[in-house]
Amino acid sequence: MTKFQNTFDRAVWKIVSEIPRGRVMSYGDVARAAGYPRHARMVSKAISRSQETLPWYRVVRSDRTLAFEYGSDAYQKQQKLLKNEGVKIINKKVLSAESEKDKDLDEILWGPSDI
DNA sequence: CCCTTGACTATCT
DNA sequence: GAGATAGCCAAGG
Repeated sequence: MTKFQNTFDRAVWKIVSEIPRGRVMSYGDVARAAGYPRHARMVSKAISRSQETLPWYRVVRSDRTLAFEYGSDAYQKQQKLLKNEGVKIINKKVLSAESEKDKDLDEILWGPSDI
């Protein structure tokens, strides 16, 4: 382990562990919050080196899609964990509290827009 | 050193 | 809005 990884990992884990239930952050957001702008790709590595107790599944892409290949085991695992805390994924995108309002209206008018 | 590899992103078609 | 493109940056070969 390099010294960079040790300090970087700790900074990243701290931020990720503080993401509240039912909310998500992008890799870039975490990188910035940890004090390492432009290190989004390294955040993914730091997370992969983390312990299972870390809520790694609350970190998604900046476009709110999951980072794993659609339909893969890892993808479905993350989707399930998020669903367990009430985070819905519609049309491959996690719903934010904001878009949730829009969705409710659309759903009343047009029904679920899944798939 | 030089090159490739990512659980990434912003920007342009 | 989906695909392509060009940056990004530490690690490892």
